[in-house]
Amino acid sequence: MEHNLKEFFDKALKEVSLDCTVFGFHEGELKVLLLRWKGTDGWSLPGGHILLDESADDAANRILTQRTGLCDIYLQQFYTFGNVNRYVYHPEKELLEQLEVTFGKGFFDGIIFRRVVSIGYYALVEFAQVQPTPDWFTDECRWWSLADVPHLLFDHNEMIERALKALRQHARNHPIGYNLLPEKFTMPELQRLYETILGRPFDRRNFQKLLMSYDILERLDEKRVGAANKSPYLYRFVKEKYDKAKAAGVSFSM
Amino acid sequence: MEHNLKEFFDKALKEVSLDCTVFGFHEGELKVLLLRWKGTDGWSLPGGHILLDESADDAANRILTQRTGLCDIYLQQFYTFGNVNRYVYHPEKELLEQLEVTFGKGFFDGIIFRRVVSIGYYALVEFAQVQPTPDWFTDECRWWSLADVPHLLFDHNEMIERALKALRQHARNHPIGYNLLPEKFTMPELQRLYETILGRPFDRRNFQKLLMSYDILERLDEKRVGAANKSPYLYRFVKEKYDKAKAAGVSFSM
DNA sequence: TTTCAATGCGTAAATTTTACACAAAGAAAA
DNA sequence: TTTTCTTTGTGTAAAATTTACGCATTGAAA
Repeated sequence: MEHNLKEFFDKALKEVSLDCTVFGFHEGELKVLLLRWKGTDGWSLPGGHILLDESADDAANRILTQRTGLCDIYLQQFYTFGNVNRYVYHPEKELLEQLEVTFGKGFFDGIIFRRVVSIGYYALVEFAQVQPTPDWFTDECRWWSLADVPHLLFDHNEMIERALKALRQHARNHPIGYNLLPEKFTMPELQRLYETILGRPFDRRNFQKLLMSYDILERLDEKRVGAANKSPYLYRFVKEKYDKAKAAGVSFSM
Repeated sequence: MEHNLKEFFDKALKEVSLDCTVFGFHEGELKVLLLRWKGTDGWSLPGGHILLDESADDAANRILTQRTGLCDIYLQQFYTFGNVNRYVYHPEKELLEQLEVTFGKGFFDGIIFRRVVSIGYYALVEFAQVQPTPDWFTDECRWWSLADVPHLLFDHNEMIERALKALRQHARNHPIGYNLLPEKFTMPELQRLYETILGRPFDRRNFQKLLMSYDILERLDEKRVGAANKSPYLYRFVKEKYDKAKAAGVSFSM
């Protein structure tokens, strides 16, 4: 195993890594995908290194395909973390000891815990489509509600904070939802997504008016049935119009 | 010289570099600082490598202090360029030959023309305060009007494009001018800065109303004299209020 | 059959943004 | 000295956008 790792590193950039904040939306909450390091209770973001013949964007896609089972993931680079001690930092001494028990003392000093600059990406995925899959360092990969995210390894809490900020900034100037919602959804569901990301409530009549004014949604002749209330219409994004609006930019003026 | 370079590289990250688009404002135009490589007519952005005990931000500051003579420069990281061939690419074969004549054949293969990821920063500086200073690779450092920027080495034209986009985005959501204008300036001068950055004209009455509504400007009892017209008032930014507005964000709604 | 929570739909008020004109200053030209 | 020319300082009305808000209907659950 360690041998494989060394082989991999010979084909990869050593001083640069990347980490991804994968956002999903489920039951009215934003979730992020986290990995638990083998034999420890230390969690971190999915990430990895860039191969020598691979662009940073390709590497992020490759890594997330392995973690989620999806391909062509919506990815956005948002910040590069270049502090000196960002990778050396770890909150609890005991955790380092746990890691040393699992991976061997000194193992990380040469390979993981060196000075590394990390490129931060965030990804938007359809929650239900993801198959969370641990990597070689970890034995658990699962969703966490943004509100419940524990103290993470390295500077990964800061990464999530910045990723969320970048996502919010994006949501204020572009349509959002195509990558986070299933194909068909109701207007209240879309509204709840916006409310969750931007962190405040909207008037549902004004919300509907604004979203429809973007001319990116198509109302279907179907309704969502089963709930104890009036059945809401289903909508779907018209991809071409959505892409055009995203490229041109819209201002979410609420 | 080559010896010094190797010594430097032993104390620096080799697979990561950074490049800075330094914006200045002069005679109603945006300018960028460019360097001409020794013995060639190839131009590039100022940049360099990060020392092992130095953060990326510190490195950008150190490098720009050397190029401009300024300290505490306003710097904003905007994108990290991670394509495979970004550093190998060069537009003209003859230029590579020129470089090989000056620096020796094969010299760059091992040190400069390797796979490098580059962190992009833009800087905003007061044009008149800058002392353009070449570095070891270059024998000329000077301002270029944005419109006249030639075909640059590597992917540096793309970097300037992205930097400008990032600056525009910033200008739409934050006050701007403190770092680009001299201490005292007239309202028309400030307006011309906004028009130059955002690339379109504004009504001067509405512009003044909007900028004054930010409550970041103080009108002085002085006027700019000498021009063949009515003497305009001088203004200056009230630093504390400017900083507060920048942190909170304002929307430039014109 | 009744209840209850959520949906669908439209208008009026408030706020923000845009459009626009004329008198005064000051150097340059006559 | 006078005239010319360019640029500045200032306010209001119209248009557009954003916000606030109520009632009838649906459909499962009580």
